[in-house]
Amino acid sequence: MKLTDNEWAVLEVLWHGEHLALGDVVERLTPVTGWSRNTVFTYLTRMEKKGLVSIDRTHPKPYAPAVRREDCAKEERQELLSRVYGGRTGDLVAAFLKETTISPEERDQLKAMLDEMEV
Amino acid sequence: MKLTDNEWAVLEVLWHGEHLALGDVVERLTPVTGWSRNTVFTYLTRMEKKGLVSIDRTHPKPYAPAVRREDCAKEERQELLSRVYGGRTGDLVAAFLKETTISPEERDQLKAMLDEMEV
DNA sequence: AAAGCGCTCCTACAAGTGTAGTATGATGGT
DNA sequence: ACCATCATACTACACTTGTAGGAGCGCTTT
Repeated sequence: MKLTDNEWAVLEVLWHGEHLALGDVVERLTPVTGWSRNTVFTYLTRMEKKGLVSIDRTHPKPYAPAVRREDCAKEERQELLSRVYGGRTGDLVAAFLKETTISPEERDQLKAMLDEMEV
Repeated sequence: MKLTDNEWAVLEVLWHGEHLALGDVVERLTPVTGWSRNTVFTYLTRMEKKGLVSIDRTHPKPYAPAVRREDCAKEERQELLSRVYGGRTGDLVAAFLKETTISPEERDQLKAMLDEMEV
């Protein structure tokens, strides 16, 4: 299940709270996207059909995510890893490290992780 | 410039050789995609319009990539990093490391990279 | 009860993507 | 010189995505 940018934006809002009413979603989404209420609604219903959003029509606040953020994140990672790096995690991680500065604490954490992998 | 899976497949072929004739592209692409020759052609011309492919119509082997693989890879990385991890490289790298096993050599290389960042 | 407001549903439409057919021109082998 | 094949161009069509308008329904507020 591959998400578009806009679908991420919608889910990002849903992942944040419990159940939401349409108004809540609109309120949190339009500052980011500038969409009309109806556009938000269309996204929600289309995404329900795709199994990304759950709409409980008996609930006063019917809207909730139907997928977990971590699962989506994982797919995005896999996608990048296999498409661009042919599964070579080392190369990928190296590329990320090369283009960023990370804090010393993070660096130590990562080093700790690498040490733990050492078996 | 965001690429679809299919556009990646096309570029992957073009990145591999120098200039290619249509037949060459078809030959290398259909085992992967199963497309008809015309579909390949349509992709190439559409991608030319988008600036992804260069077609030199005077050349006997007119087809070449118009973007560099590393640039595309970088965009994919940025996309993932900002969309999913809000720019926190440490988290992203940690997630990748957690779900893969890498060889001891790679691990050492990564540790070396981290050490070099230590200033 | 009427007016207004938010919610839901249905509909629409343009742009982009996936996939290919047809027609026409160029080329190479015999 | 001719037929087969390749290359190019143009066209088509369904599906998805981005973006919204309008209609009807129920609740609330006066």
